[in-house]
Amino acid sequence: MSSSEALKESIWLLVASIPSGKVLSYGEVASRVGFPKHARYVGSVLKNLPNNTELPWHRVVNAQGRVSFSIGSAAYRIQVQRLEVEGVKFKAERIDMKVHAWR
DNA sequence: CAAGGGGCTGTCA
DNA sequence: TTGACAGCCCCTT
Repeated sequence: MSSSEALKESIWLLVASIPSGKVLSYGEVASRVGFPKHARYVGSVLKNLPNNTELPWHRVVNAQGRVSFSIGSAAYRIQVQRLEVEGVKFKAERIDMKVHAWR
C-alpha cells in the first residue's frame, strides 16, 4: 500500500468520526492527520469518494465556514441541506465556526 | 521530468 | 465585507 493510500484512509477515518451537527475545515482535517499543508488534498480526497459513500463529507467546509461548491449547484444544496438537518445554522450562506466547529 | 489544476488559506488593499 | 494573490503540495497528464 502506498503512503498516499494510508493518508487517504487517515482522512476517511477522521471525517467518519466527526459528530453530527459539527464541522471541520479542510485545513483542520489535514492538520489532525499530521499534514497541516494539505488542505487541498483533503478536498480532492472527498471529491473522489463514491456516490454511495457513508462518509459524512458534508461536515467538512472551508475555513471561512462556507461550502466550497458554487452556490446553487446540486452538490451545494445537498451539503447545506444535510447540515441543516443536523442542526447547523447558516447565516447568509455561512456557518458560524465558533459555534459549530468540532471541539 | 514539466505543467496544470484542485471542494484551500491567510493576507492585504 | 469582498476580491485578488500568492503560497501550498498532491495527483494526473
